[in-house]
Amino acid sequence: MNQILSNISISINKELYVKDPHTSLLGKSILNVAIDLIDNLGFEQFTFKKLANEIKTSEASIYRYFENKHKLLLYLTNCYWAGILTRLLFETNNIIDPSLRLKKAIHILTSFPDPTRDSLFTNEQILKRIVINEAVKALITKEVDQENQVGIFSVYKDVVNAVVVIILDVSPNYPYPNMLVSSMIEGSNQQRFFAEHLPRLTNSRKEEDLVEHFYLDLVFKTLKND
Amino acid sequence: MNQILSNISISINKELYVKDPHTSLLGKSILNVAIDLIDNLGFEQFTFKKLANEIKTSEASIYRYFENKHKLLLYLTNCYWAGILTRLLFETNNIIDPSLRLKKAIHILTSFPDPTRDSLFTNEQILKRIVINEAVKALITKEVDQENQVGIFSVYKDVVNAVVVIILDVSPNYPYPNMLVSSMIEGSNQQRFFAEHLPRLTNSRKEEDLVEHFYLDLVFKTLKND
DNA sequence: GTTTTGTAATAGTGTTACTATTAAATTTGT
DNA sequence: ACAAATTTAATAGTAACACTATTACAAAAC
Repeated sequence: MNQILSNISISINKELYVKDPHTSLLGKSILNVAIDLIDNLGFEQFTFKKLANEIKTSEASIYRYFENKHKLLLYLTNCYWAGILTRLLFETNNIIDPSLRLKKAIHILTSFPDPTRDSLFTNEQILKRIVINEAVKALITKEVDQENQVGIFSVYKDVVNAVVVIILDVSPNYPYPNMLVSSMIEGSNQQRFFAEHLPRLTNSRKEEDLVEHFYLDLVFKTLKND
Repeated sequence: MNQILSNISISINKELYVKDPHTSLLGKSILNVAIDLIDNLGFEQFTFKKLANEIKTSEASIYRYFENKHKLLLYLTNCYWAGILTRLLFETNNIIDPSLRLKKAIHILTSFPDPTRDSLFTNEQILKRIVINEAVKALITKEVDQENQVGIFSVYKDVVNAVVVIILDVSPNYPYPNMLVSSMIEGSNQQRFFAEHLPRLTNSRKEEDLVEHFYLDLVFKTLKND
């Protein structure tokens, strides 16, 4: 319960919190309960008051840790991307063939974490659901420039860059590696949302998840003819 | 000013408004001023109070036309997709070669409307900006299922479907046409957001827009080997 | 053992989304 | 043409929300 991200070395940007939630028990339960609450209620319905009630503390105490609920969501998504970056570096590290390395990267980015297997970090599946259902709202905002300037999205950009490097290993002359990677990351999450709610917009289904197949096919066909 | 969407035949879902804003002067200025205000302030900072002040009316009067600001945003994006669907049907209608038809469809969906040319409908460029910067927030919500059930997204789905049909004309055996189209539509908007705010996530630039090139390359390479 | 620092609660403020009610204007039926 | 029906829009609110100022209390440091 209170060991979220215990085994991840990538540090989280200090602009994201007022007080580091990992330094106290209250901070850790704020994170854990916030994850469940955002997952259940959705970000719009989620409030600091509800969160405070749930963990039997006050709204003001939560504001000691996070400036506002937007920053809390950014903190959680940062945890997720830090976990993914770690997995990406670990699991592609010892693969020599660039194509196989890319295949592995596509798997890590586009598949839904297997519930039967151990996750690299706690709450990976709930965090993935939050990234699918809520994270865009924390990214596509009017405040993006200020937040970007203080480095809030650097972990996310590192994830993209790590895969861009692999793509350029496979196809050094492909002109749009960054677009291919970022559209794959965002697209795979969105396709999974569509599969659940707007099935006519996708060919993937909850029962038959085709997201990874789609992107494997797409990426390798795109890079082959280059 | 008060002729938004004057020449579009596709009707807008009645669930989106309380009273049809096209039936009164106030309704029309609500639409026109709302477009500018959302574009300038962003959807989060946009309120009915600010809108009411701007057009010298009351908040309550706006609630006569729209249930809430979420529905108003959905109404505006629906206008945009109705316009795009019309353009799509008109401009691909008389092209016989399926590949050229697809090329035209990709252009309509992924390019930014040329300011020097006439737009098919009023406010096309501002609406496009709103779709890029705000529309995801109206789509990725907890209310999506209820809203989908009453047909609010049917115009958008029709746009996707129109292009799916073209893709299947080009490559009848391609297994993921819906995914390819919806990821292209959403992705092209997102890439343009990245180009402006998070350039490391894309290869496109504000000065050198590569979004259409990227998707032309991507789609045709993907369909060629099928 | 006193000072310093950290923790969290009380009690608030201003804003927002949204509603109930009513007056005035417009349209309709005859 | 004129009363009835309907539409339009303003006043005046409420409840919930995001967020803050202040202070009491506890733990740690010196």
